[in-house]
Amino acid sequence: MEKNRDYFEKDDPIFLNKDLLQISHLPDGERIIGRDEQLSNLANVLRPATKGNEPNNAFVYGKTGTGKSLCTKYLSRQLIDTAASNDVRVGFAYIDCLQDSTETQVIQSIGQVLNDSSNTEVHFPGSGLPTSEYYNRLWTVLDTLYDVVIIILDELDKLTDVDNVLRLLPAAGEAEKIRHCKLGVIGISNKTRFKQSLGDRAKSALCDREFVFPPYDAEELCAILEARSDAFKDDVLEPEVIPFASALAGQEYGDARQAMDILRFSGEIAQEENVSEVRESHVEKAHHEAEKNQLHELMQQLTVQSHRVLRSLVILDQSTRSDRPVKSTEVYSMYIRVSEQVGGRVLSQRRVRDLLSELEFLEIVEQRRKGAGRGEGNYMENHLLDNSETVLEALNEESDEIVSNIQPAESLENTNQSNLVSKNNDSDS
DNA sequence: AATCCACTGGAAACCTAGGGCC
DNA sequence: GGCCCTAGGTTTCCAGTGGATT
Repeated sequence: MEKNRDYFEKDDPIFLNKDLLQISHLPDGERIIGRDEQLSNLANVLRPATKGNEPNNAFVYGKTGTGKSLCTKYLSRQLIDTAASNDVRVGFAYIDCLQDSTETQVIQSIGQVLNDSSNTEVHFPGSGLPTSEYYNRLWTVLDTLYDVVIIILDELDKLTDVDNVLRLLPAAGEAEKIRHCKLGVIGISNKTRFKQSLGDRAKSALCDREFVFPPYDAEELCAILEARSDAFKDDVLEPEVIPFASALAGQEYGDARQAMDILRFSGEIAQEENVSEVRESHVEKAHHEAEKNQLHELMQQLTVQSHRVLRSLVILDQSTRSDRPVKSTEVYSMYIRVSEQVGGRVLSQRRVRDLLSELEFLEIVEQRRKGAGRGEGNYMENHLLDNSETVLEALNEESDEIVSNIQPAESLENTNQSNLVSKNNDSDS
């Protein structure tokens, strides 16, 4: 590690090892703070695997930045080592369902991660096979190479065929799909209400052991940042910086990721200002930067068309003086104008409705269905959960489409006109 | 409490890209 | 190379719905 020191950072007056402030950085055991209870609970679930016995399944939930992924990954690595000393071959597949969002993709990814084609003579093509064939190949790999396998499905709520996956995977042993290998599944989600949408069998497979990761309080956030403060050079951090950053992150969700972002950005801002201490004023600026960064990361998952829909909503939001929510039909007619300006495909109204409810799921937009009264039908209200300026900034960073100055054509009080616009477009298409 | 209608969201049909198999 | 299959994204279709007004 020492050899890899980046020589370009030699003159850096602020950071010693910035990597410590990356969320992906997996710290040593003593640096996981405030999660002793969760760690030992999870360890109990996995313990049978160290002796080659069947581990339990579990369901983990908690908001973003509460250490869910960190703890499960950390334990899985430890498990592999412990088991290896008992001559038990443990495999561990961490799947982010954000990237692999369908049943086939998930099974294929698990296969690719665990497979060693030189020993199994099995391979996992990116597509072209029926789903059942992916399963069959996976069973072969498991039985050939492993005694126990732990599968971690992160962001489980993003998976479209959750019920199927959770029905087939944990039951593989019972159904005699695999004869030798034992299988444990850990599902991770940040949506509490997600559990209710699961089918009965999936629920019973996973949810009899469930663990909640509560948000960190400001004190714990403080300790977390302290533990990583050697990312900075000595005496760079003014004493009030870490408590202040923790307080800012704590007052929202208790999100450790955000706390670390704030601290890292604080250092970067100090760097840009060419000063050699990080001060409270830097933290304040960094806070805004961190919020934007989180939105920005959310938006990276979205398609170009989703960006356009969101942009349409932002334009409408900014042009209304009050907090008046925006109807889906208004969003659609704005979307059409945005699309006309930037060119490319124009999606149907139905599809745009789906994209809007996707934005709701990601907690970028809030939706509420309303009735307009006798003979007036009903409609969906949309409004942005974050400040529209911040969303726009993040949107502009993410997409290179330039949209200039669209004002809503109809006067804001006269919503009938917007209905007319959408009607015309309906009959066009 | 009954009414009314534009909008909603579920379901099915359709389209395209990508890959396996012979 | 040609045929066949599937996944994933989109459109088309339509029964159901919300709630102010009658």
